[in-house]
Amino acid sequence: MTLILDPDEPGGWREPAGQAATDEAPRVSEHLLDGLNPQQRAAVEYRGPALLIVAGAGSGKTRVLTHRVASLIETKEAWPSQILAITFTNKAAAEMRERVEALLGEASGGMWISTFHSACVRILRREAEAIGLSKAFTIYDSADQRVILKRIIKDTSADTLGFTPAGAAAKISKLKNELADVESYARNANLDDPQEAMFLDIFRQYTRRLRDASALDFDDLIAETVYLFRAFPKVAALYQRRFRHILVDEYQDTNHAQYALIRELTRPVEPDVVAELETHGVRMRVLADDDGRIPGASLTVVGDSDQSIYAFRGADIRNIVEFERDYPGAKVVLLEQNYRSTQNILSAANAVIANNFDRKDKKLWTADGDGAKIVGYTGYSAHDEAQFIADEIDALHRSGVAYRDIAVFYRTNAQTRALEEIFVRSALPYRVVGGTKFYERAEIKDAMAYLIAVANPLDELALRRILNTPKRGIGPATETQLANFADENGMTFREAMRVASGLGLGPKVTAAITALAELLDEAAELADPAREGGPTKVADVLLHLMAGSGLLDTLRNSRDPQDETRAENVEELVAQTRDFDRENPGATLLDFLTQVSLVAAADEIDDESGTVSLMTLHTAKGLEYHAVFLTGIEEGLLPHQMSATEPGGPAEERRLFYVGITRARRRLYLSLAMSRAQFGEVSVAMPSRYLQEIPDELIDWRQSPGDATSRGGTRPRALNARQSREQQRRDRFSVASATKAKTEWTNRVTANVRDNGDLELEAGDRIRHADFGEGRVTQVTGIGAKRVAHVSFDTAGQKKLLIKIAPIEKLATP
DNA sequence: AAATTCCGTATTTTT
DNA sequence: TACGGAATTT
Repeated sequence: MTLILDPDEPGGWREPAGQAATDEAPRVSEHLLDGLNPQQRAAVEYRGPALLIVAGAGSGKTRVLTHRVASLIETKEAWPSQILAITFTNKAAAEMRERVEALLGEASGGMWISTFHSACVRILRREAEAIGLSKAFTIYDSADQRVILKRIIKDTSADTLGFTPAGAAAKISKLKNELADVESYARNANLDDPQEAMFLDIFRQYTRRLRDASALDFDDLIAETVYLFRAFPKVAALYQRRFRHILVDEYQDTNHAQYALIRELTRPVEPDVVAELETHGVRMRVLADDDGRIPGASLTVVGDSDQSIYAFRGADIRNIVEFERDYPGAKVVLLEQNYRSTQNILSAANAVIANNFDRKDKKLWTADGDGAKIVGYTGYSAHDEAQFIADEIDALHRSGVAYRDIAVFYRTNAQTRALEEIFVRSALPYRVVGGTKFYERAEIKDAMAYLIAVANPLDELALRRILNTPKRGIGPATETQLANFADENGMTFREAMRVASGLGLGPKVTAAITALAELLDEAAELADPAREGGPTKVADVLLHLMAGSGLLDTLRNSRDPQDETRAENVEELVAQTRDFDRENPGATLLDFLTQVSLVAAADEIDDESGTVSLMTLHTAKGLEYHAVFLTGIEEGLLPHQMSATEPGGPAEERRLFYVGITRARRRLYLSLAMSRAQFGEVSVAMPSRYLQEIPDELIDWRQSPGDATSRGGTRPRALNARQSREQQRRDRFSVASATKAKTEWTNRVTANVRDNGDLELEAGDRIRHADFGEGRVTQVTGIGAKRVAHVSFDTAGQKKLLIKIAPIEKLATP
């Protein structure tokens, strides 16, 4: 086996100064401890093999982590290259690097700060050959996974046994997160059960197809790295030697595979391995103790079991609960003081989470005061709820809160629809974070498949995707013939394409296949990292492919009006590759593909943007905003219907609610709707059980669930029972206004967008709005399709309306 | 092989 | 509703 010397250390080993110089822990300088509370200080200063920081929401853990890393470097206990910090998103990683560098006042190159997945890709690309994998392996996302599973299920008629691509994918993912592979599953499976036998077949075929394509799915990235380390102790030793300080954030959301990876990385290097690597020219002994062994790296984990929300993807809360058992002698530091939210918000959070049994009691507190009350609102429909949110955001904005300091959270992505409709009408600048992502659009996947096919010629999935995109007259029959030919002759699909002329296909089809194969070969030459003068820029490779394939032109010249947008999207992709080339000089096509595969939803957030952020509660983890709107707090949505049957489901949903609440710094809004359109039809929604868990006096109900239902009589008993006398009086009093509100607000907002064309409006004009009644235009801003009328309505107050689509008509000119 | 139409089913959360 | 897949036509 050939050992690769760590390329990050071109100068060979550097003596870690200070470490051996004295027995005492070096003093951490005052500027790194300034302004920290005693617990935070302890977490920064502690030195030992293992440290668990139990960090409540908003307790300054990022600060503690960055100061801890900076202190290790400043005291020369560690070189930057000896530090590995695992964060939850790439954005958090970038932020951490920046903050460490700001503290040290110097660049800290060589530090690995990244997500689990990015770190594993980096290791796997470097060591790919050891496990018989191409360096250029493709990373398959869940959509790719689905395509493959769909084919397998179809081929094997597994659907007759009730298998679906989604179901099989979930099961495979679960197994991989437990570090099970086909062999170990086969050993434990009961093959007399046709279900299990069939699943084993699916699992085996799936594994083979990925291997044949030199592709890994998300779960493989972690699992394969663990296998690599276990199978090749000498390879593992290179990383065990290198990383002396490992820090893991959001430890409560690690799954078993990630846990195992950390265990492997913190293992000591045994004397025989030390000795052998030394003979290979790797400097190991400098780090070895008297017995000739390199002690395990020091491990710091940060987490909060109350914020564990990823059990569905294998996160195991035991990793944090049993940390002290796994790492004997571990020091535990508790951070409970909150520096983010008002006491009212924290009291609500504490009250909610206290209902989860089986947890260590922990109470967040702040020295900052109560702050404003939480605002509650019950809408009649999702649109009504959205309108309330839009109005409140507008009010907040007027009072000086920047749009980027405001976020709207929801449980499911489907909830964005109503919010977006209203936000567009209200001319609120917003951005949906995550959700249907840019890279998931068909035309972008097509263009990306060209790049993937160039980077990894073994990837049959990518090849098949572009084989007839754009249309070249290569249908399924031809595709099957090619695949069979490749199979029979022991060649890859790509090689079969190159020799297509020998297949006896029609001249037109043959020419199309050969042309595509040549185009890909040309592009591969351009993108070759070993190319004289360096590889061609990613943008130029993509442009070459687009020009050669005609993909972009086909979209541009299409009669289908939607293709215009698709062409623009592809052009946007080209622009993104240009940005990538500019920001990452010398980076390869593979680097680009990796980066695209591993972007997390939260990575897309632009702190400088002037927009309100919309995202799921899961995406919101780790973020904070001045004002937070938690929407759809209804039974069936939060807790979600699907969670009811899962063991531990309702408790996890409660934690999700808790995470949402604790994102808010100063203002928190809880809203729900009494009816929600589910799949076509409208159904009645009930307030979430979690709402009752918040003490009445913390919430100022603008329209309580009682108000909203008093007419229909479907008022939930549970909420009713807990209402204060004052609340009840208010309810009785507000029947009239609720009735009025109903006529005023009933969901008359139509789903189809109207077009007012070139309706001309100017200040002073009188208009009539379908929902808001009559009003006077006070101002017109914006241009073209984005012209906005500021209207002072006679009864509904101030609104901003997008002139092009608002349901308005012009009355008389004064 | 491509375009069109119709029907059935699906919706939790994500790297 | 909206999307994907199958059947049907061009």
